[in-house]
Amino acid sequence: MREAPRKLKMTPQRLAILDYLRDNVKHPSAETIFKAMKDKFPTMSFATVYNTLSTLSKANRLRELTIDPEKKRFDPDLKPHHHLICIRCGKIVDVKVDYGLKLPYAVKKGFEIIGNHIEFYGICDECRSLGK
Amino acid sequence: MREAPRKLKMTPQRLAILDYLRDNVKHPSAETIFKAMKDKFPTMSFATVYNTLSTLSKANRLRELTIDPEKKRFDPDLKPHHHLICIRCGKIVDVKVDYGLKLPYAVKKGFEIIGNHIEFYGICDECRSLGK
DNA sequence: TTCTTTAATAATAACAATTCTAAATTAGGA
DNA sequence: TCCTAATTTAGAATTGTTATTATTAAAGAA
Repeated sequence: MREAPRKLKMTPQRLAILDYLRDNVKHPSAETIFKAMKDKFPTMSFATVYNTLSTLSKANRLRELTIDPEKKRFDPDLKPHHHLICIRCGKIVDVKVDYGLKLPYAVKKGFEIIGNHIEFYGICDECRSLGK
Repeated sequence: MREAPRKLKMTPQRLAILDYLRDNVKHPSAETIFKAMKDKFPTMSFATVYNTLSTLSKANRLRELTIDPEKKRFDPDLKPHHHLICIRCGKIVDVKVDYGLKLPYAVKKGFEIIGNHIEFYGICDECRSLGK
């Protein structure tokens, strides 16, 4: 209803970002993506990365995660799933379980429910062994 | 393990913020809290609000929510619960249901799990009637 | 292939949320 | 009451993100 996912103009920059994201399970931030692009596209600007990510998100080609308090993370996996995040280092792991969550009527009344996302939080191996 | 919740020095500013937060179910942002303080404490600085919120959070007197992509939200309710957020206006509603979520061993292996939080998202009454 | 149009890029400025710094003040214990 | 470490304040600094604008280039038309 908001906007029809019109066909995207395919530029080398977009292809590179799409390619970088394909099968990427690291949930990178915009900065991580920007740095990864630096090799092949030394001239690519930060604005392009943000523009592209925003465009791809609106076109439903990726999902923005609000799980990291510091910054947005980007996930190319469109199948509904959840995440486990290390509160120390920010590492994010996929949780591909369908919990079939239902909201009590009293809560959802008035709302048009669109989806849900579970954030599990914990401390990963490395962070524990590296002493905190 | 991180830090013992040592006793807090009680200042008028902290008491005011604690008082404002008590039984507050609006999940206010730092700015909202700052504005609310302006009446009684015209001299209170933004830094104090942030300092106080950070201190209270570390002392387990409130919880920081990472549910709003724009900014942090603060919740004085320490009992584990979840949230439903309107993706249009940012309104947040409590979801006090215990879903008893379990992680498959393959996922949680290596992690020390601390907790979880479910974010339901949707569009609220007002936002729908106000045409999107 | 070349032209045309419209959208995307790059560079930079602008912003918003948050954190940091340093000096002045104050709560709470001795 | 005095002392000291912690807190407040004001403002500067940082970080992540968005906006602006001139330039460039993709994709369809001719």
